[in-house]
Amino acid sequence: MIAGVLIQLSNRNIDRVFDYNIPDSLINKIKIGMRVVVPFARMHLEGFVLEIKDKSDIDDLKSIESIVDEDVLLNKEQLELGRLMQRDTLSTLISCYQVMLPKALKARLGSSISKKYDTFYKFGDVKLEKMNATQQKIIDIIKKNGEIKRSDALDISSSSLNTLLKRNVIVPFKREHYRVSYDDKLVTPHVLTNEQSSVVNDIVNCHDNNIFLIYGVTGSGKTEVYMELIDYYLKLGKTAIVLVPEISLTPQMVKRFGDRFGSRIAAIHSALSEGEKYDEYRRIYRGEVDIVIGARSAVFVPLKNLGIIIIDEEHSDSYKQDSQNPRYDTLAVAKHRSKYNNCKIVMGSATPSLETFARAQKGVYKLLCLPHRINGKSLPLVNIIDMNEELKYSKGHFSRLLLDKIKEKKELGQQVILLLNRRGYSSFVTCKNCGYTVKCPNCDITLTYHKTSNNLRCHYCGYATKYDKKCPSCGEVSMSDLGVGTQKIEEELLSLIPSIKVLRMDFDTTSRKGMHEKMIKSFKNHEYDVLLGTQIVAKGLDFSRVTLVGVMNADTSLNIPDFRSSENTFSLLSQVAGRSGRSKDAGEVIIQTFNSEHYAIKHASHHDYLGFYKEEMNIRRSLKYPPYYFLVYIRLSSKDNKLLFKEANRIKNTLNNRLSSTIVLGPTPCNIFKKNLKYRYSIVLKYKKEDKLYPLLKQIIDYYKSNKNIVIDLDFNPIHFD
DNA sequence: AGCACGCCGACT
DNA sequence: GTCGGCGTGCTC
Repeated sequence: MIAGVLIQLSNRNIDRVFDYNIPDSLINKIKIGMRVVVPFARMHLEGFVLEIKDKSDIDDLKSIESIVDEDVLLNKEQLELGRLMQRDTLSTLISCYQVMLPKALKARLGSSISKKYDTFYKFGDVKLEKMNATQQKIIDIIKKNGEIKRSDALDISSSSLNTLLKRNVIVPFKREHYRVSYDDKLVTPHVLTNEQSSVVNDIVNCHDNNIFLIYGVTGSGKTEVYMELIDYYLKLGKTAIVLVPEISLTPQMVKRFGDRFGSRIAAIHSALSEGEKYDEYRRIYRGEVDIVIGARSAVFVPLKNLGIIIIDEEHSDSYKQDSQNPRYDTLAVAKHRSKYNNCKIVMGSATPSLETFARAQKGVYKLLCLPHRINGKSLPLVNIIDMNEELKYSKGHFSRLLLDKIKEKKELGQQVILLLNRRGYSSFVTCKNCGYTVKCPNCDITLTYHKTSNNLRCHYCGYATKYDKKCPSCGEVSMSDLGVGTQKIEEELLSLIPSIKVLRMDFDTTSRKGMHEKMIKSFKNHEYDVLLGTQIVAKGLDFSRVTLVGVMNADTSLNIPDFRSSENTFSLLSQVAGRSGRSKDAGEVIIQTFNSEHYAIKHASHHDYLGFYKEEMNIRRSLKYPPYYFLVYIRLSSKDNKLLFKEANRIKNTLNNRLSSTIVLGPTPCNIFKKNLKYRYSIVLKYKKEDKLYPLLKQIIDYYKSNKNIVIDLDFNPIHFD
């Protein structure tokens, strides 16, 4: 017999099946989806068995050396899913399979992460008539539970145990010990509101669509709806995946599901060690859990008989893998799994992405709404502060109103969240006097400052203009790059209100394991008056004493050179505003901005998603952006700048000549023009329908695949353009 | 990824 | 005359 093996090397030249003889000793053991070790060139490499057949076109085959795991690692659904991902992303097939597995299972030779075992005892062949009291105690426990754990029997004298062992009354066995544990003391679920239960009913009773969007305001109780839905599908004997953005996958979030479903859940998140992830993965793989909670990659877990996939905070950009191949979209993967399992996909958000909401409006997805907060309170009142005006009164970062309100809340014994919007990089220039930012006349996105050439460039279309310190709008010589850290804000606040207790939370202070958790706890305990942080404070946190949210600078995210900057700003402001007034006291929000008339800020201040959606859709239509057009980001890199520029233009010409309805932009030097000693150019494609596109791109990749001087990276439906 | 094969410059 | 540079190509 012969096995077709896919080698674990992500190289386009060897991303195909290689045939190997199956030695007699393995003939009954080898199955499709297993990991094996094979000789390849002069190496010993791991690979996946993708085919088992009786003949091969190749004459002198080498033989499989060994099996890595006792069982199949990729099941039939995953094997199929990998091929679909390869088709969607044009990545290597092996990278599509590797992304499905935890790191511990991706090692090149064997897995060094060991399993841990507990020792147990069960009845042996012999029954003993006479026993002492201690022995009887052991026997009784085994009678009751079928087994006894060695560590639970520590108070039992080992001589009694040894006697029973020696006479074969009991026999030892080992069982794996998992490093993560769940408590099975379950909490009674909340009674759903009418709104919530009608959403649940609409979903479970819908038979003409499998994909749903729950558009629900912050605090409308989406998580309860998810849990009720999961409960429903679990009772039908099915399983569930809950996807959340990595940033909101906190222990509290996991606890909420654990309180309701106990050890039926497994959670995979970045706070776990590789060993813990490996343990969680094995529990899933063995069918010991019914619910998996995790970030993006949890969409691949080998749960059988899927009933529902939940995608919480659907708008989050963390659902797109864009730093590494395969550059997949979680929703696209979920759709494949939905087809395979005939299961539901439920997305939820207070600020759905335009792509998703547009599809829901068209009826491609079924739209369901949760327009009210479960505490019955209305959404917080939002004040916009025009910082241009405010600069007349203070040179600092705090407006008079914000400062007064912070003092007031402190005196009332209530708490404040301050968001310092520091999204992205600060390589754009703004006028310190009037807030003006230079935009590209062709693309309506902020120009990026390039230090080397001292000019401002659009990295979509290549437009460039000289960097001038004189502001074109107000005439002041005050154009410069902006950048303030949380530390500076903290110092400023302490100098203004010396008695205030500020908890600073950003990537520097939360990077240590468990720190994030500890900080949330101490803020909840009211050890601090103010929680000051970056994006991290905007997501999902639920503090009942918070009645004021202040946004220090709403503009930063507005000025990122990205066509989604308005959408991201609207979403961030809406999410952070939702942190205010979640309990008995009404909340309020203060947004400080240099762009007080900007539609993203105005609509966010009125909690008007639909208003924002309509206005933004018009812009997207006129500028040919998603959801009206699809985008492809092609990044080309090389150590040889001249060669790269030549080849990039060749590719552009090929695309232009061979495609009829696709807009080809570029090649443009990338934002990070030189990275890892390699020069980078990008080409952006915009298209609505173009059947020839995938085959042509595949042809281009194939043409360059053995050229070590030019690297091509493709990103379909890109989020970041760098 | 690794390793061999292959065709052009400075040395025992 | 050879040793070795790394460009190109192959690995079942």
